[in-house]
Amino acid sequence: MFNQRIKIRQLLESGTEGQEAVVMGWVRTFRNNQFIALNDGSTNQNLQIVAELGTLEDAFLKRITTGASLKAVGKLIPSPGKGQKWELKAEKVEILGDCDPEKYPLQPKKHSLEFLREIAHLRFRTNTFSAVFRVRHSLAFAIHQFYHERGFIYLHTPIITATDAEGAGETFRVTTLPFDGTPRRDDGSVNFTEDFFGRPTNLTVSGQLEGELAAMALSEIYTFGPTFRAENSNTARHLAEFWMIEPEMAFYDLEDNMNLAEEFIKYLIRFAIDNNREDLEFLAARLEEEEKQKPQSERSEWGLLEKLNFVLQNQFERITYTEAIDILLNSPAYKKKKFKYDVKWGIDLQSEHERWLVEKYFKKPVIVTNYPKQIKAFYMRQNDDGKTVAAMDILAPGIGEIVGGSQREERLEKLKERMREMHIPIKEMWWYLDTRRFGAVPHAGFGLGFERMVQFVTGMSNIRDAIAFPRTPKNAEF
RNA sequence: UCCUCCUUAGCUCAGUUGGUUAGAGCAUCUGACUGUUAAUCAGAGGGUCGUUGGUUCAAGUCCAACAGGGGGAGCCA
Repeated sequence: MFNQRIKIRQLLESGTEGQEAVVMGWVRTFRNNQFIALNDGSTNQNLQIVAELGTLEDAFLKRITTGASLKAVGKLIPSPGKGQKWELKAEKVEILGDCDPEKYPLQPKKHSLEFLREIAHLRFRTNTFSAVFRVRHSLAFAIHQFYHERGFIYLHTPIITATDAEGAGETFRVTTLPFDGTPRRDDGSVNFTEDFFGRPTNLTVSGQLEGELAAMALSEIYTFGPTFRAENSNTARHLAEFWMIEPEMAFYDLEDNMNLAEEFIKYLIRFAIDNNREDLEFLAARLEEEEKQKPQSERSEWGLLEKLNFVLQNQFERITYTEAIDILLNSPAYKKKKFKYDVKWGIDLQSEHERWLVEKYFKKPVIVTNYPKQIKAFYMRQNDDGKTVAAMDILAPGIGEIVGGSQREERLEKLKERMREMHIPIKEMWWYLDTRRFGAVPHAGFGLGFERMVQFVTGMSNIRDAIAFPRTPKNAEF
C-alpha cells in the first residue's frame, strides 16, 4: 500500500502537534543540509522537512536536490524558524526519483514566462503555474456547478463536423486520404466520397448550431469542450485549440441572455475567490511585481483581487453599439485623433476602441448590444430597425472580448433571407432550419472563451500561460 | 499575415565611437559553516556571441537574408 500519505495542504490545514505523517512530493530547495522545502501540488505552500544534522549520510544528502521526488516520514511539530507554522521532523527520508541538478532546468529563482513556455512539461512545478492550474480546475468545476444548479443539461457536441457554414473562421481539415495519390475526380478536384466520412470534414469551430438543436427540446443546455481555429493568429489572446463554454437557452431573449452571462461570470469569480484564495493572493503578488517593471503610465490601477472584487460588486455597463459609437465620436481620444482606425456607424469596433471604452471610459466590463447586421453572423436575430441584430459582446478590461452571443433568428423566412445574402448553403443546413420549421421558439445563447476567463481571474497576460499545452501557429510541442 | 523590438554561459542580463584574453548575479561543482527561508562565505568550471552570407586590416558590435521569441495589429472566444 503506497497511499498512506497525507497531502501537504491537509496536513498544514488540520494537522496536530506530534501527528505522525507520511508525505511525498518534489524538492523545491534544500537549505543548510537539513531543511527540505517539499511541494506536492496540493497547495502553493511548501512543507519544511527537517532532517537533523548527522542523521543522514553525506552521500544520501547529495541526492536531495531541487526537483528530486521523495517520501518523508516524521512527526509534525511547530516550527521554531520563521516563515512557516509547522514543519515535519523527519524520521525517515526516502528518495523516490533522483534529479540531476546539472541537467534540471528549474532553479529556485524567478524564471521568465517565455522560458517556462519552452519547458511546458516542467512548468507545473513552479509556484505560478501550479497556482494557475489549480484555479483553472476550480473554474472548470464551477462551470458545471453553475449550470447544474440551474437545470441546464451538459451536452457533448461533435468535435468532427461537416459544417463549414458557421462563419467562425478557418478550419482544420480532418481526413484519412493519403497525401500522395489523393483520389481525384475527372475535373481534378479531390474526390471526398473516398474519404473516411465520404465528404469533407473539419474540426469544430463552435458547438452552437448543434447546441440549438438540443435546446429546442431540453430547453437549456450548455457545452464545454475544445474548439479549433486554423487562423494564423499570433497574439496573447488567441489559440488554435481552446476551450469554450456555449450555453443555449429556449425562451430567452437578448436581455435574459445578458443577465445569464453576467451572473455566470460573477459566479466563476466568486467561486475562485472562495476556493483559491491562497493561489489568487500569490498570483496577485506576482502580478504586482511584474507591474513594477512597467512604466507608470502602463500600470493597471488595481491589484488582481481588487479588480475581481470590483467586477463582483458592480453591474456590467450595458450600451448599444450605436451608443458606443456616439461615445467614441465624442471622446477626447477621437477628437485628438489618437485612434489609428476611424470611427463611424457600421464599422466593427477595433481593439483600441474597445479598450478605450472598457479601460478608460467605463473602467469595468461592458456589454455592447445590437450591432449592425453586416458585421455579425447569419443566425443572429434581426431587429425591427432593419439595420441591427440582437447581438451582445462582453468586453473585459485587459482581455477584450470574453463573451460573444446573441438572440437567435427563429423566424424561418427571415433566417433564409439572411443566409442567401451571406451565401450560406441553405440546402446543407436543412437540419438546422428544421428547428425553425417545427415548433420554433425564441432562444438565445453565447460563447465564453475559457482560457480568456482563466486569464482574467489569474491575471496571466498571455493566453498561452492559461492552458497546459498551448497550440499556436508553428507550435505543437508536448 | 503586417508593424516593431529582441536573440551573448544552464537562467536573467551588461558589453562604450568596430580594436588585443567577452563580463556580472543566480544556478552547477569543491570546501567551510550549520535553525535555514531564492541560506551564507571562499574558490573553480562553464561561451562556435541564433544561423548563413557580406562590408572591413579587424565584427558580439555595421549590413542583408533566414530561424526563433516578445510587444502591438488583423481574424475572434
